[in-house]
Amino acid sequence: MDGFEQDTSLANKMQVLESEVKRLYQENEKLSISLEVMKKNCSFLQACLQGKQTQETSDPREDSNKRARNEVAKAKISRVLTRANPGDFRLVVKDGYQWRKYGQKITKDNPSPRAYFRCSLFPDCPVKKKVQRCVEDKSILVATYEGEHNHAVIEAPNGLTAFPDCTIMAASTTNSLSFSPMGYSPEPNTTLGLAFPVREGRRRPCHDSMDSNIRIEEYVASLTRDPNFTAALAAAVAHSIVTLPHFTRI
DNA sequence: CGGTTTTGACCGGCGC
DNA sequence: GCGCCGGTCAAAACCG
Repeated sequence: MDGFEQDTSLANKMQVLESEVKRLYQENEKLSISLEVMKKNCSFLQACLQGKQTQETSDPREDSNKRARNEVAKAKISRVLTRANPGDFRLVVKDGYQWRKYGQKITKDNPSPRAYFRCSLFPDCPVKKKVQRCVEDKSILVATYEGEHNHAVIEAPNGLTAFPDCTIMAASTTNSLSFSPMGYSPEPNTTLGLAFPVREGRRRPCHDSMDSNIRIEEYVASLTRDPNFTAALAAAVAHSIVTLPHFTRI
């Protein structure tokens, strides 16, 4: 091998290394963003499960309006955070129930519109749902549930209860919050290495085939009821991001 | 054709 | 009383 060949070989290697460094840098940048989002979500979840989290949309006017209007309804308010796909602009939070949208508003504190839903399974069902994108992270949908369904959760065709398919539900008690660590990944149905069903299009029933995903969600839902879960989750998330290069992408 | 979504209008509570 | 704001209504449009 003469000097020229060595030079070109080195140059090629340098090019490969350069592109690899560039790729790693970009990857690191994405992961840093993911880490920040996950950190925020973890601390949020931790605070919620410790009972320290109060209503985050702390517009005093809104709160006082709600108080004045419906004390009873406020006693049964729960919130769900769901990560939506970046290209999906619909305000749809799949939770196993069928909802009919009856209004949409732009609110003062958030440029994203807020959608209002009622349960469409039973006309007399008092439960209402508000869905709005998070101010800080528009990929996160914040669903606020008011009241409780006066009917059973719909049943999946395979006999399993249709648990919410995109969220990890905490107990739906007063001001409780739920959390969905839906990391967006290039594979549309892959989240944190688990396959969650993603349904597209309008008016498709929320209780179609859920198979093994329901068991996964049951398991994860049981974890969220564990008081020690949040600390373990935070540690696991940090560990996964550091050790698994394709853990989650933004 | 029936159920759902869209969207402008309307209502009621609150602060000034 | 007035204006602001969130929530709801309802007619038209849309869709399977």
